[in-house]
Order: sequence, then structure tokens, then C-alpha cells
Amino acid sequence: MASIKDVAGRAGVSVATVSRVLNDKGYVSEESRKKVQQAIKDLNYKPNAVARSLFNKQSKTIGLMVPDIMNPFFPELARAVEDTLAELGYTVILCNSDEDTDKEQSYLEMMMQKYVDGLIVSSNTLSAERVKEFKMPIVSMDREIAKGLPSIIVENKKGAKMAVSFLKEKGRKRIAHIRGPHSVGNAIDRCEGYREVVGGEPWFKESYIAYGNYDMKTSINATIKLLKLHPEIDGIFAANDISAIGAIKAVHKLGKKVPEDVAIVGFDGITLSEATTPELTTIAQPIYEMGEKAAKMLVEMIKQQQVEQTIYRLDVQLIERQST
Amino acid sequence: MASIKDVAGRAGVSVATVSRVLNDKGYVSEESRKKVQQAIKDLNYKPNAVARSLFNKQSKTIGLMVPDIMNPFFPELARAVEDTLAELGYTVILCNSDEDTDKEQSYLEMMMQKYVDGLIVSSNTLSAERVKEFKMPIVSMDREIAKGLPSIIVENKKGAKMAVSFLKEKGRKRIAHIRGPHSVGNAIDRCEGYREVVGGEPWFKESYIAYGNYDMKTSINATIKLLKLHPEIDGIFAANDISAIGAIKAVHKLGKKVPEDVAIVGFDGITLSEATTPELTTIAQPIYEMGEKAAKMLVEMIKQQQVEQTIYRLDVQLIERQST
DNA sequence: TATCAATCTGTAACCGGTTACACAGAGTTT
DNA sequence: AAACTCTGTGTAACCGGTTACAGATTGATA
Repeated sequence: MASIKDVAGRAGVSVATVSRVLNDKGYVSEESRKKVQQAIKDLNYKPNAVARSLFNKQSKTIGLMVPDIMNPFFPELARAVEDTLAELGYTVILCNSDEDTDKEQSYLEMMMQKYVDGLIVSSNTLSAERVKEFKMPIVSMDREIAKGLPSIIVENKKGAKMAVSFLKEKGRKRIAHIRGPHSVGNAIDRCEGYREVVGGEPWFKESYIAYGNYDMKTSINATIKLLKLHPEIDGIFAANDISAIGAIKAVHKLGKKVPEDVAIVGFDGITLSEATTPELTTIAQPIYEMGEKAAKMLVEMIKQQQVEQTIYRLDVQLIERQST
Repeated sequence: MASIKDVAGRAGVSVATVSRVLNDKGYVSEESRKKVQQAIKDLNYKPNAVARSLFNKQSKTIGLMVPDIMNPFFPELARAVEDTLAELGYTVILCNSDEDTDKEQSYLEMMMQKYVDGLIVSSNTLSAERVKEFKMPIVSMDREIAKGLPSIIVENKKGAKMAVSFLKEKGRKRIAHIRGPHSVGNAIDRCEGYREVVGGEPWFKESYIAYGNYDMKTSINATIKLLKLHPEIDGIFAANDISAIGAIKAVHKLGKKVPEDVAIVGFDGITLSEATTPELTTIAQPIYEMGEKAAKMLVEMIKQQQVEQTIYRLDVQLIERQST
């Protein structure tokens, strides 16, 4: 690979002049510029990004830390982030944290060592303290890790209320909820939304709420328990789409029909929700938009521009399909 | 951030000695080592990866280039690659090429500029020529881009034959095929496998083969056409799971039942295939294993170790579920 | 005792860029 | 004609590591 010295030699100028041409900075005569550009072309010269990074203390690389890229919510997010950042000249490093504090920590250290310019993170375990130690710009997805930390979140409670109200409008009289883990913020918000709509109904009991783990297996079990305990249930609001799909399977397994016997609404709007039979009614998050927004916001922060807003609370949308 | 000079100063030795301790290279007295280690601890020193990269001409980073991380085949692959490489001390850069030659090229250039150590790539458009210009180690997934280029592929033809034979065993008399795009290697192989099993049957016609684009929409259309033209079809082998799911939807739409009227087999074994109703019978690729193998092989190549085998042809497995 | 190998350490060059600074020449102003 | 500004350029320091090389010390061997 040709270096800047080779270019300088061939063009008959100093490395400083070449650098000035490369960065379009400082004075360069038209004549020198031409010679340098020709030399660059001749040698097919590409500046060494590592050397640049060392001096500039920034790498044009950002980290994207998600719990697990296999969770169907994240590929779309990753795609949005990568698209947007590639456009802006940045590269994306992918990290799967499994919400494991040790893994998170070692990824953070690696990123600091590599002069990563910023971080987009989705985590329920990362502490405000850790985030502060990490000096560079961070945008948090789906959770406000610390007060004032730029975050992209969605209207979880509002979405949950929409889902449950919709089931009521459809004439459902006994609506249960499959919620997510205790420790996950959006699970709490969505459960609250559910409660606000039906918590005051005369038929409501705590046992209409079952815990799942945002995955199919636990959701199937939770649904089966729920339906055995309360055969009168005719509507289920599952706190995410995977759980909702589990719920569909469980309902089928018990010989009932969706949506005739039990109507089901999910949350997230992942692509998967279109692939099931019946297709899933869901509260769709604008996933791509969230990733895009996060990426743009992060780059603004990196460039030290004022970020007018630190929290974006994006709206959700009910998509009616066959499961209701 | 503390630098190696700070550590040297605090420990009362030269930077060379610190470097020797860090890399466990050359002679260092026990006393110096202790002092250095203490200083490192005191200052919470972490060596600067960029400076190291500049000298070593390698970055402990590899690129993972896939057509689109939103395609459900790739998250699992990405996860496997990332897991394996993180274990080995490498970081993964994610690239979505969309099989666009220009994008591919600019990603390749970026990677060379960043001293990426190697590349794992899945592409049907990348040419052998381009790969050669790219000096560093490459492992290709799912396609042998050039003779001798290390590749991880699966038994596509064999899998296709398994799928179609299985449908025959289940008593299906008229088996159609939804194939993938012309330009995609595995689509060709899988179609060939289909042909080898039923191409000689008296009922077989070319019109039993329909083109899809490995996505749901084109597959739905292809299936509808197929069934209108040949209402006698009672089995479909779709060349990937997404197409198979599209086929299921199309069959339902025409008022027929899966598997009673039409049995369907997919190919890939993505997680999605478990989430549908009915759950999909499919030829599962060992996706995680493929990613793991690719990552391990790449690291061997990076370390200049002899790679005993340049092509791994992994086996596939029939998973019987409800769609047959 | 002279020679030699093994151990230990520091100086300085190097990786490939960026940029502060010094300097030179041309054109303007006073 | 002196002083000043504007333009153009090169030298060398710097970013933070690694390592070749030289020199010093120690103990063993001839």
C-alpha cells in the first residue's frame, strides 16, 4: 500500500502539502494540487485510517450494543443504524451483550481502546455509573439509563392502552396480559398501560397477568396456565410479538381458535408478525426510524453540535391483522 | 487516558520495559515487572489499540459482510461469528451490501484503510477478481467465489433431494418447486436436486417450477400461479423458508389446507420456521456452526497457520414438523 | 583472568498520518 | 522604501505504541 510519503515523492512536494490536499485545509496552489491528485491516482493511494485515528483520537467507528442480534427486534434496528451511519461515513461494530454486566464492561473497554467515537446501546442492565465512566457520546435505545442521557424511547404505556382498548372495542370481555420480565423497563410500562385500562373492571384479578420472558417457550406455558385458570379469557395482550406468537400456539394447542375464541394483540411490529397464521395484530414501533434517529443524534453529538433534544419519545401504531 | 509513558514514569522504567511487560516478550526482571504491573493498576492503564494497530498493521477486527442483516438467515450467522471472534479477541464490523457491487467495493476499501484483519462474506455478486485485489484473508459463506478460496458451504443439492424424496415418501404425487433467483448459486443447486428426484417422472413439466425471489411476496404470487395452473399439486418444495411461509399463506388464501391438501417443505431452518402455524418442515442448515467454523478458520488464516482444508461442506438435516 | 553467553534496560527509529511554526515571495498600504 | 498581509511550502514534532540495537551487569567457562 502506498503511503503519503510515496505520494509526496511522486508529486515532488512535501507530505504536508499532500495532507493539505487530502483534507482540503490550508493553502495549496492549483499547480501543486493537480500534481498531488495525479500522484494519488497513479498510485491508487488511500489514506491509512489507523494513522489518522491515532492523531485525531477518533476512528469514524461507532459501537452498537444489543442484547442479542438474534432477537428479531434488533436486525431491523441494526440495519437502520448501519445504513444511516454508512451514509455519514461511519462504520459499525456489533456487540451482543446478553445483558451480561461483565460482557458489557469488556465491550466498553474494547471500544475505548479502539477510539470508538460513540455508542448506541440497548440494555436493561447497564448502570448510569458505568455510562459515566465511558467518556464518549452514547445514545440509549428503549430506556433512559440516566437522567439527561440521550435516549430514544417509544410510547410504551400509550401503546399498551391502545392494544387493550382495541380488544375491548372488539367486544372482548376478559382480557389477560402476558407481561415481560420484572427487570425490563418497557415490560413495566406496558403492564401499567394494561392495568390502566382494565385494572378497574369488576372482573379484574391479579391472576389475569402472567409473567413471560419475552420468548416463545415461557409465553406458551404462561398462556396455557392462564387459560386453564380462567377459561373465560377471550382476549390477550402480549407485551411483545414473540410472546404473542407463543400465545397463538398455546391457544391452538388447547383446541381453541384465534381470533374466534381468543383475540390476541402483540407489541413491537417485527417482520415476524406478518409471517404467522393468523397474522398478528400488533402495536408497531417505528423500529427503522428509531435506529435512524439514534444514529443521526449520535453523530450530532460526536460533532459537538448542540443536540436540541435529548429524549425522543416516538409514537407507536396499531396494525390490525387477523389475530383480532 | 493514561499512556505508556505515564506508566513508565510512575514505575521508574522506560517505555520499552513497559511494553515488554505488556506483551510478555523479551527479558524483564521480576522487580521491574512488579513495579510496572503496580503502575498499570494504579493508573488503570489500558493500551491504546489504535497505536498498536498502526505499528502491527493489524487491528484485531474483522469484517462481516452480508446482503442484509434483516434477512432472517443472517442474524444467527452474525451471532455465531461474533461470539466466536469475541472469544478469540476480535471485534466484528457489520456491513450490509445489498449485493450491490458499488457498496461492496466501498466497504472493501474502508476495511483495507482500517487494517481489518480478515473478512467473512456472503455474496453472490462479489467477483473472484475483486477478492484477489483485497489482500487479506477471506472466508466465503455459501458460495465458492474463486477456486481455492476458503469457503463454508452446505449440501444444497443433497438437501433438496432429501426434501423432495420426503414429500414422495409421504405419498405426494405432484410436487412443485418454488426456486430462488437465477443468479444465486444455492438456488441453482437446490433446483437441480429437485430435478434429480422428480425430473424423470411422467407427470413432470417445466411449469412445475416457479421463480421466486426468496421473499414472501414473490413466493405468494408464484404459488398462486402454480396452483391455478396445476390444481393437482399436493406438495411443494420451496427453496428457502421465507418462500415456504409465503407458499403456506398462498395455499390458505386459495382455501386449501396445509398439510392435508398441500404439504410444504422449506430450506434453511431459520428460527422463523418454528413460529408459523403450521410449523414448517424444513431442511435445516447448521447456521450457527457455519458461522463458528468460518470465524475459526479465518483466525487460523490470519495467524498464518496452515489451514488443512479450504472447503467445508456441512451437512443438512431434515426437521419434520407440521407442514407435511 | 580473559572470554562468552545470558539477562536486563534504555534510546531512538518507526508505523502513517496531521499540523504548528518558520520562512519565502508577491502584492498592498503608508 | 519600509511595513504589512496574504499565499504557498517544507521541516519537524506529535499521536501511543513496538522493537532493533547498543550497552551494562552478572555468572559460567576456558
